[in-house]
Amino acid sequence: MAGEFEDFLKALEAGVLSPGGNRRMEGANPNIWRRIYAAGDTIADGDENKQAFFLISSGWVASGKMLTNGARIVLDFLLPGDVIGIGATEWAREIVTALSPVTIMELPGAPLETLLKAPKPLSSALLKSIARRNARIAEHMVSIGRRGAVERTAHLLLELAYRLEIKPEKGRVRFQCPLTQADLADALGLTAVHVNRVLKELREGGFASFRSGVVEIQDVLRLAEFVAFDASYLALRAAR
Amino acid sequence: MAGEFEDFLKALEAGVLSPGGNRRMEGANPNIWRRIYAAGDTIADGDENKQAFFLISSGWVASGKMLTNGARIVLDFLLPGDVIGIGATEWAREIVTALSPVTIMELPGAPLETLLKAPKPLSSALLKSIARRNARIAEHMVSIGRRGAVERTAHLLLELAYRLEIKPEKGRVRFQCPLTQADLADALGLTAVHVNRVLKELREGGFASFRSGVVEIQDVLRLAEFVAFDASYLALRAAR
DNA sequence: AAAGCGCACTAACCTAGATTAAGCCCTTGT
DNA sequence: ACAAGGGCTTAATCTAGGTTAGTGCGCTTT
Repeated sequence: MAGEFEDFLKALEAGVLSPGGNRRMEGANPNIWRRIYAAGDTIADGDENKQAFFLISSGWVASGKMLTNGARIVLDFLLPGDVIGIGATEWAREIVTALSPVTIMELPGAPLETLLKAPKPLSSALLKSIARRNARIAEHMVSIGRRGAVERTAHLLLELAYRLEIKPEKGRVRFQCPLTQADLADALGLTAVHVNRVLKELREGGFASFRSGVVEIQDVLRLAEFVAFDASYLALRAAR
Repeated sequence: MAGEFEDFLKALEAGVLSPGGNRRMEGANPNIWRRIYAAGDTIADGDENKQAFFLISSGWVASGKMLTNGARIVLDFLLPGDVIGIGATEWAREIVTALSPVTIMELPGAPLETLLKAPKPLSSALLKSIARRNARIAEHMVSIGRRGAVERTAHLLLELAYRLEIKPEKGRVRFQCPLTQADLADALGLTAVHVNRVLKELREGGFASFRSGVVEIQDVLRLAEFVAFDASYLALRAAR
């Protein structure tokens, strides 16, 4: 993610694009602006006319949809370095919310236009990020559609660990995670109650624990094998 | 879709891009080539190095993923005028298969490159198509994650009817549909057996029938209301 | 014409996960 | 200091959908 993020910064600094609006300035380059949100804030909802590309620079974000009956489903979690923009707020009526304190870099304007007008390195980076998001969502669909609750939950924890690039210490991985069990439920297509049960199972089976905001996976490889987790959908392959 | 398709054709005819490879030629313009597949053929699988944008010009196509245990899930159905390319075969390891006899227009090469090099009207059309596909997939996730089997199934039938632009005759809609119950199951995250049960229910409830390749919805509006179907995710909004 | 196969259909039974309904611990606000 | 609310936890019960195990029909193939 880190390298990725740097690419975006360079693309922005070099770029024609200067994000406008009333934002807080940060850093040396006057073209780099950030927007800051608190946990729970809505960053974008489908109705709004505020179209933009969002580049997450710190914090956790969820993109999802609300149903008429009050239920919610989370399509994807966005971590630092990730981008959201095409087909998110506009057509899909997605709702983007901050799960923790978040800073976001915003490229205002219709994403389509941005993409077409942007200098090549930027649009290329944006497209790659979109493609990666698509891959995550495809895998997410597999989870919800065809995996059991335990497998599904473990899969998500593994995905997060990989995306955060946590390096295992003798097989063990630990990271902060601001998600509530309700968030997990909405992402996994389960009930919060059942998520709790599953978490208990994973804990008692010695696979992974999630307590007071910290995820701990005892043995990444064992768990990965157990739930048939294949991280290749997360990585950019060299040849592209 | 029809208008959409014309846009693509115009973009192609005007364009720098001339699809290469050993394809059958059709039509007056020597730059327009088509590839033809029979029902059941694999159009693209993740492993292949044959990257391309695919524009469906006739027939039904499914894009999905195969699991190691042999299960399959269908991410999205592609109908004439639809495009597939970004994040599909490359990262997501999706598998694209023909559900009926299909003709496809192919823009070979890495989709990212294509998009960035293509003349503006073409890349714009491609991006819109991608955004629309994303919106469909988001809605699909809602179905699988939070809707009951009947609601989910009816929702899919309605989506197909809308996308095919079938005009209702006094509320009733009829169209040919090459899907098997197993295809439906893989798209809905259900079992073929259960799909059968659901179809029976819809039939006996007087909502919709699907028999020998023909879908018939008795009263589109009633069914749409019944399952809270909101077609807006399928349409391009004017302001974009 | 028989065999084989893919697809639709059904019934009997079973389990994963939903629902309901508590109780508990913290944090936040008054 | 108390109340209120959000989040976690658990147990008891219920049900939607999965599993298994068929049947029958209409094709291709030989």
